[in-house]
Amino acid sequence: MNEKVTILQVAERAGVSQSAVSRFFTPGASVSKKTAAKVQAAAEELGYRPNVLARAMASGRSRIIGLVVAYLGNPFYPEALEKLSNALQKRGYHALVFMASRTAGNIDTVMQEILDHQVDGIILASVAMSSDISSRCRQLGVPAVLFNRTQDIEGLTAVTSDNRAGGRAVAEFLMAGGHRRIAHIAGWEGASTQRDREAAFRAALEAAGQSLFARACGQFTLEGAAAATREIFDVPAERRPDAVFVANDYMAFTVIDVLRHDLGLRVPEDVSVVGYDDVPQARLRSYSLTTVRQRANVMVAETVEALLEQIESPETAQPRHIQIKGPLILRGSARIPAGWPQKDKTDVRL
Amino acid sequence: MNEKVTILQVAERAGVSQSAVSRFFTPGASVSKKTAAKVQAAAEELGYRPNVLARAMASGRSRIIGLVVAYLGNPFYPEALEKLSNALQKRGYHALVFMASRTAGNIDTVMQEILDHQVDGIILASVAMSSDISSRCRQLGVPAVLFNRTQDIEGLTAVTSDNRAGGRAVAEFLMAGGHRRIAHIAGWEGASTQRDREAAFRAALEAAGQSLFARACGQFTLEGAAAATREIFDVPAERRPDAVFVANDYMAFTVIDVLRHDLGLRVPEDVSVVGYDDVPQARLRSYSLTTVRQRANVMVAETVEALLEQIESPETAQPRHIQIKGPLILRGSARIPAGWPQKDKTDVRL
DNA sequence: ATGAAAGCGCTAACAA
DNA sequence: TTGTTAGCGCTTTCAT
Repeated sequence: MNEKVTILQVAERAGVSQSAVSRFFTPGASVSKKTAAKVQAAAEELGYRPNVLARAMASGRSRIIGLVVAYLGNPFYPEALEKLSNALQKRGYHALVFMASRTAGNIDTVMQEILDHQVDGIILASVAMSSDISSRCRQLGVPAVLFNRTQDIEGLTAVTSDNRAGGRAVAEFLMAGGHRRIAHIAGWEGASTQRDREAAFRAALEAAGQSLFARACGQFTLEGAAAATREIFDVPAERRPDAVFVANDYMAFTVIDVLRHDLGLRVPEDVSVVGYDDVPQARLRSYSLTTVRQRANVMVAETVEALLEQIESPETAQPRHIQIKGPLILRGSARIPAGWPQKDKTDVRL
Repeated sequence: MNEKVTILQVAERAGVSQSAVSRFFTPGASVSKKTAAKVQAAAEELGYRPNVLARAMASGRSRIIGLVVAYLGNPFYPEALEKLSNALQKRGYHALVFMASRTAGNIDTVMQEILDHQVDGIILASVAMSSDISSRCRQLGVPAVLFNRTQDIEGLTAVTSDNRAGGRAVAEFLMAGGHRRIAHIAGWEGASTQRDREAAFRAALEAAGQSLFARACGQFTLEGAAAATREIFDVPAERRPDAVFVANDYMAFTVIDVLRHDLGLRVPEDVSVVGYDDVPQARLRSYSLTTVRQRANVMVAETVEALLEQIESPETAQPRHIQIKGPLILRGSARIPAGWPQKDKTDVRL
């Protein structure tokens, strides 16, 4: 039971060279059956395991991906994080997590730390990146991809849902339901997802001769959402919206609560509420939230795909913006227009 | 803008030795002001940053903590993960995340991978560990601490809430509220948290001359919780419980939904429901869940403290089981006994 | 306080 | 297919 077994000890015991052992542990190597057997035996007897760090140093590839996440309060992100981590593990990579929350210094500091770790790639979940850090990545040859954010920076791949299509779909659905006083509770102005959803939402409204009836900003927080709801809805009935599109599900739950419990309004009879994300909790019967699904599985798969492509064949990989379309999931929080296509059968009740 | 600047180039440019540069970048080092200035200038001009990997190799300390998490669906874990990661970052460490979900192979495989990464320590969140892997950690000198799980393995520090006190408090609260048919919806039988909560809960019931009126297992999943609820409550009124203690909040939400929407029961008028964890969503007005708070902040702080103590002073550190007491948070899902101490003032409404 | 030199454990030419 | 030989970029004695 040695404390640490090195490749050298295995080589010695197996009666072969150090390189032979190294080759044995390298997937696409060339070792004779005989050598392989000897090495395997020796390694097992000694309980040898290759040192990942040393391997990374020597090869220049750490098989570690820096994963920056801003905030795990919104249930969409834990879900994404779990899937992301799983997908990476399946490809032989691991996620080194960096929280970019306000407490942990700004994003540039965090990025510097990540780069110090010699990661093979970076995934930025819901985080925007400065253009000089971006160029620092390029010059160091570290690929980065944005998850659920876009940015007009040269050479950055981004994966999002089709936010414009989503925003438009919500507008059309709400208008088809006969709503004529449609409001929007936005998230944080700086978020590209937010911007795109709202832009398309308003455009669709205007294309139909309507316009946004009211608007407030919820900051993607529960407190913010509650305040925004009161701001918009705590007014005389004749100035009250009959529908609201909330920038994400996380806020939408609180919006519904305030509507029902503080303002005494019925959802969807008095107000239709539509969210965005389709987080697992949207199915909860007390909310039964109508929402646009962000297909986390697909988004994650594309993110990992794009990143590994850049890592493994940097020449051919092209930066692009991948947009994943997702359906509007009809549940009980918004009035369903007569004759509207039926609800998704896969949406099991609990 | 070189692709990679090494310590050697800095040394050369500064006109000092490699070691001088190394010392400059080592917190508690001894460098003269003059040398420091030269090194700093050279480093800045070259855009030099120490290579964390190389440093880890040479020093034998990676400043990386392996963090194993099983499942991020239950909102308690994202919260804990965020805080854990932040706390580590603050101390100069980072979390390398390993998902131990069913898809990712068993825990032993995962542990082996972690160990391969030369981590300085390991945190197992909600995961049990085999005793031979545990001993492998010891022999490699890698400290590990269990978060929200205990295990009777020599030398393992564990941090949990005071599950026994919590279980007892719920029983006493429910009995004081006049409930005489108290049920329990358990999680997964293998979880130590579950076991402790239930044991103390039953003991308190029995100490007062009652006994568990009904019991079912929800497996810590939403589907399981729904099924368990129907099993216990979808019976003639005279055999129906008047209160239920659910093993965690995550399941409790679904329990309430099934009670209300499928079985037409009122909460808390017909059935009182109490959860465990006090996840952020417990405040949501549609549930307003009475629950035992697990003080994630404190648990995290203790976990990190215990782990770093083991890392930084292995001699003096003693394995122990740290139990964090948490209050019962009174909200609306359970009948409050007359004269019961007032509700926590810090529990702001949304 | 500083520099020289010996590794840390492994990979990757290169030669055989 | 195998072994030899340089490193990878840094820390850390040990002299000076």
